[in-house]
Order: sequence, then structure tokens, then C-alpha cells
Amino acid sequence: MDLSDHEQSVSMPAGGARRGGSGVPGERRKQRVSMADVARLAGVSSQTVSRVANGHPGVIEATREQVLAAMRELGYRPNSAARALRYGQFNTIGVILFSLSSTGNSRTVEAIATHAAAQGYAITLIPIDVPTQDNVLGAFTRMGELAVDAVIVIMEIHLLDAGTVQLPPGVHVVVVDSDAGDRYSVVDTDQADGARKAVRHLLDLGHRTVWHVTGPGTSYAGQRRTQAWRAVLEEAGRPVPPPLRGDWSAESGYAAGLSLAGEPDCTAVFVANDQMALGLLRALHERGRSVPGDISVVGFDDLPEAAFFVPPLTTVHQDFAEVGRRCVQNVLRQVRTRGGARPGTDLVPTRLVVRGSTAAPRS
Amino acid sequence: MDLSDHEQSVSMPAGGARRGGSGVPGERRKQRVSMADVARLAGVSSQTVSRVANGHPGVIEATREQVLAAMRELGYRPNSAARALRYGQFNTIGVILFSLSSTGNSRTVEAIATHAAAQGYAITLIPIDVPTQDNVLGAFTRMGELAVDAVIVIMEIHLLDAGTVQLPPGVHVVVVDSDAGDRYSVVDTDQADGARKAVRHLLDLGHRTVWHVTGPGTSYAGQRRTQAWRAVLEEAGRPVPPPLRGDWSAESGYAAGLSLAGEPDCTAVFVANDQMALGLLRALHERGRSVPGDISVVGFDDLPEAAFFVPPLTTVHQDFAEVGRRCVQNVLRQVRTRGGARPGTDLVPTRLVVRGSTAAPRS
DNA sequence: GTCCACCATGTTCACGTAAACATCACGCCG
DNA sequence: CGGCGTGATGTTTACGTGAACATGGTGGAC
Repeated sequence: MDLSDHEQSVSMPAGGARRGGSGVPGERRKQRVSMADVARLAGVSSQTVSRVANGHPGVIEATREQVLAAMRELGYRPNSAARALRYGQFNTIGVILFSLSSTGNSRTVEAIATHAAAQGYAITLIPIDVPTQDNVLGAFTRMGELAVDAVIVIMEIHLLDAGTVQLPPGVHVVVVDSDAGDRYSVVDTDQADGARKAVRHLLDLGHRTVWHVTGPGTSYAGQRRTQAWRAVLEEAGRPVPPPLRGDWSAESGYAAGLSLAGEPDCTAVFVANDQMALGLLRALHERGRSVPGDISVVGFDDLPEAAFFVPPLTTVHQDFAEVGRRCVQNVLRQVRTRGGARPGTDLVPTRLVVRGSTAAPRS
Repeated sequence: MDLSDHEQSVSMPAGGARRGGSGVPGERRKQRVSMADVARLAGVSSQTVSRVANGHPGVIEATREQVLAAMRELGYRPNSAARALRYGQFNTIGVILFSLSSTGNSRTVEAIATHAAAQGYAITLIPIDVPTQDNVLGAFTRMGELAVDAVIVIMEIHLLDAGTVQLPPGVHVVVVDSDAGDRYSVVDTDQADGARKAVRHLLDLGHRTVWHVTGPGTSYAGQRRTQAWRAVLEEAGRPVPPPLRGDWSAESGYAAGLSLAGEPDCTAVFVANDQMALGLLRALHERGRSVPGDISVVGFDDLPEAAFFVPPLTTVHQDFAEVGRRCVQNVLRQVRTRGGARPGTDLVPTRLVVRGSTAAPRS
């Protein structure tokens, strides 16, 4: 396929003298093929072309065919900038997040993109390298200039709340992973319920108490899981062991596992995500503590790989696809009704998946 | 933050009578604040506002301040649709891919987004659910209408080559994971070299030959890894065991592992990615074959978790960030020079990371 | 047969921005 | 002291699209 000089060939519609004279080659080109070009070739007005392009009624079949033929011949494609200008909207949703590297984020984004596409919306990604205030602010400022009708924020919203940051007006917002349900539309996995299921599962198996490896302190999701873990233990009147601080990485889970291996009392652990659970399993394995013989382990996320850990990991399944779906649904409702943010929190349920890493304690 | 009625308040700039009369509320709103609004408040022409907005010289300091103040007061944000229309470009790169779920893809996309942002470009994601011809075509048709100056295709380009599909003219393309270097700009990890390193590492350790678990047959990357594996064995004059077909998933690796556990001759395996290696490790573990004691295993990708497999996985490190960086660099060069595709393949080197899953065979 | 309604199509205009050109005032130089 | 260049700012226009209104021709009803 020859892409090297197509612009020349299409930017000079048949017989078209360059407007404004001066045939300087570097001049700003007339962008591709416009309705006017099609109209000229088809021998109709550009309004008729517009009608055909948008499937409006009131165009006689013969004319329509003629226009379609001209479109094909010239390779006409509508100019979305002009469309957006005309309509005042872009049919695009912005997604602002720290990182795509976490499975949860990338799967959520994927679901968002898929559902948005089904609704005729495109997704614009705004990743933020380092979650500093400045970068967040910068991203939002950029966001304001971006061609975006709405924004989905996948991160802790409090990072935006220093007062100087202002969400651009006229842009609708849905937030994931945050407790800002009183000010924004929030869609999130039901972290607390998931954690409760995990801890109760371990207690039900007969463990006296459950240890815990946390996520990073900055993560709202992590905090909720830790809170729920503590709450379940307290409700059940069990001792609450000191939580081990993790950061979502397998490495931090490994470190936690090394510590736990030295705790003879420990028979059960709830790890705040599967990657840390992987590191923890390895540490326990290295130290000769068997899972689930000596220690039961529950993770969170249900990575596709979790079933293939050694042993297969019991974990809390998150439905990222559903989270993405609801984000899109919610934000598009706002867009379509021209409504503002509707505060409220929409929680997606979790499911405990029991595999081989949990068992009753040795009596 | 009150988002519920901001549009009303900003859509009626001070003293502005609604053009066209009829105050029907549902009417298409004058989109937010325009340069004209700012100009009116600042008491200058809109052209001066434009000059200030774009940092052009030739505006006296006092005037500039006045305009900036008016911008702040009205919360002016430039309209990117109008800008794009005016300039004929969108400052946006489209990324078309099948899935974000694979680590490689999501990390590549992340790098693309980051580097694009640094260059003032946004990223629009076009995921394709099912890699059928129709969907691909649909995506590209949509792409043509999308506000995109260039496209990065992260998939096998031959899926586009059935003749009916036509890349929209005027859109620059870079391809990842494909062998279309003769027609497109291709940026990719040096799959063959990585696979060679893996296989040679095993041979160097003294293994007589190396078994192989492939990726899906449709994957170009997978094919290249398999070809290189075969080539190294043939060059070394070693027997070439029948490859076991995988599909990137841990589950398929597990199945392959179960087969291999029954091959007494097998002392070394090169698995085409880390996730399959995980499944394979578990299968071998289950069947009581020790790694690396009985069988050495090498993966591909170097997931962050690979160091925490049991045992830690020797694998080929892919630099996804670099792939993303080069994609952006390449495609933006095309955009800026208005040049067409520059056929050619840009290979990013790999690195063998030796961990605990490989050792010399038991003699 | 005449008038009018209706339908296909054309014309005008605005969306917000910014390049190109126009204007106007001031100051410097001869 | 007059003319002209220079620099600040205003005016015009085009980018591509599509709603609103205009036009013009045809057929049916009286």
C-alpha cells in the first residue's frame, strides 16, 4: 500500500485550483477530502452530501447513490473536528489514572473502552507517571483542553482535593477507587464485603485469628480491605495481630512472608492482593512452612494466574469488567442528560473463590 | 464542588443576550466560554485573546494581564475541536489492539501514553473484542472518523490485509508485533534474539536438547520465538522435540507441563511466555518433577512476578517501555515530517535474566 | 385549469479558532 | 517638522459540518 504521497493526490481534488494562489508546497493543506469535494464530484450541494452522510431522509435514491459513489471515489471521511465543533461534543471519554500496570486498572480500562466503543464513544488515556499533586493537576489542566465530554478517574480522588485543583466545568466525572461518594459518582468493587468474605472464610475453617498483609497506605481500596479485616476479627472477638505493610508488589509480599514464617502462632493470612500472595507463598515455601498445612492464605483480585500458584490460591474475585461497564453507563447517563455529578456509590459485588491454599488448621 | 449547574452559569456570559432569541432551555448551548467572551470582558478583540492564549509575541504586558484576568474570571478553556479544525490535526494518536489484558500490551500502551503525553499528544484507545476480520475493519473505519493523526497497531497486521481493509489515507501508522516491515514501520521486541538467548543458555548448561511450549499460532511474536528455538537446535545439531502448543495462558502451560512430566528425556524447556511457565511449573511440581533438578525452565517476558515463582524463573526480559517509546518517536516523526510510512523494522533488544529455574542437567 | 402543499435540493450561517491582512499611533531620522 | 517604519491591536476570513431557512418544481384537489 502506498502511503507516501497520498496526501498530494487527494488534497488536490480534480480541477481544483489552489485557493489563494501561491502554490508554495509547504502551505497548510486543505485537509483531505471535504464534503465540498464530494459535492462537486457528485454534482450536488454539500448539504446533500451531509444528508447522505448522516442518513437523513429526504434524499432521492438516485442522488444518494451518486453521492455515495463520489464518496467512495474520493475516499471521503468525515472530519470529526468539524463535527465536534458543530455539535459541541466529542464522543470521547477521558480516563485518568496512575498506571496501567496493575491488572485491575488495565482490565477496568479495557472494559471501559469496550463498552464506550459500543456506545459510540472513544477513550482517551491520560496516565500520570508519578502521583504527585503537580502531575495530577497538570493532567487535569490538560484534560480541560482535551477533546473529552466526560472523565473517569481511576485513583484516589483526595489527591485532587487540595483546593487548587478544579475539575473543568461541563465535564462529567465518575470516580473509581475512592470514598468520595458524597461528592462524585463513585463506582467500585465492594472492597469491604470482599475482605469480609475472605476473613470469615478463614475463621469458619476454624482458625483462631487471621493475619493480614496490607496494600499501600495511600490506596483507598487497600484501606477498606484492612478495615474490614479488622472489623470482622473484632466482631468475632478474636485477637487482632499487627498488620504487615505491603505495597501490592510480589516483593513486599515475599518480605511479609518471611516475617510471618517466624510467627509460630500464625495459621491464616489474608493478603490484600494476589501478587503479594504469590510472594508470600514463595517465602513460606522457602522457609518450609506448608500451605495450607501450616498456614492458610487468601488473596484478593483473582488474577487469571491465581489458579496456577503453588498451591492454587483461594482469593476474592473482582469483576473488573463490571466495574468498567458501570463506569461507562454512569458517565454516559450524565452526559446524555446533561446532568451534573450524581453523588453516590455503586458497589460491584465480589465472590470468594476457594482453591487449595486454605484448609482447617492442624488441631 | 458543585457541578450540577455550572453550565447554566458559564454559558450566559455577563450581559449576553441569547443569540437567536427563543430562550428554549433545551437548545444547543453555546459551548462554555469562547474567546469572544473573554475578549468582551477584557475589552479587546478575540484575536488578541488568541495571541495571549498561544503565547504569541506582540502583546503589551498590560493587555496581556487584562486578558489573563478575564480568562481566569470566566474559566476559559480553549476549544480543542475548533483548534483541531483550524490546524487540521488533533494532537492525538490512536492505539488499536485486541486486548489490554496481556501484560505486554498494557505496559506497551502505558509507555506509549506516557511518551505521547510528553510530546503533547493524547492517546485514544481502540480495543477490539474479538479479532475477526469484521471487527478489525470496523475499528479502522471508526478510526478514520476518529480524531487521530496517527495510529499504532499492536497486533498482527496480516489481519488487515484481506484487501478490503484500507488504512485511512493521511494517517500515519506504526505496527507492533508483526512482520510487515516491508510495508510499514514496525517496532518490536527482538523476539528471535530473545529466544536464541534462552535456548543457548540451556544448551550451554549442558542440556542435550530443549523442549518448547509455543504461543498461539496466530501470534507473530510466538512464531518468531518458536522459529528461533528450532533454528538454534538445528544449528547445534540437536534433536528437535515436537513443540507443545500453548495459547499464552497459564492453563495451557499447565497442560503442557502435565505432558512434559511424562517425558523422561526432557530436561529443559523453553516456554514462550512467563504465564505459561507458571502453569508449567505447577504441573511439574504436582507431578513431582523438581525444577531445576529434573527439568530446567526458561520463560519469556520477565513479569515483575517472575522472580517470585517457585522457583524464581529464568526468563527473557522484554523492554516494553522502550518499545512504546520508539513507537511514539517513530510515529511522531512521520506526523511532523508529513512523511508516509517508512518501511523498516526497529528491534528492541532483550536480556536474559538468570534465576533459579535453570541448572545443569543431572549427569 | 389553477392554486397550494409537499418534497428534493440549494443557500446561508454559526460553531471557536487563528492566519493574513488592515489600521492606527507613536517615535525616529533626515 | 514631516514622512515613514514599527509595533500593538483590530478585522476579515476560512477550516468542515449541519441546522435552519429558501427555492423551485411536481402533483393532487377543487
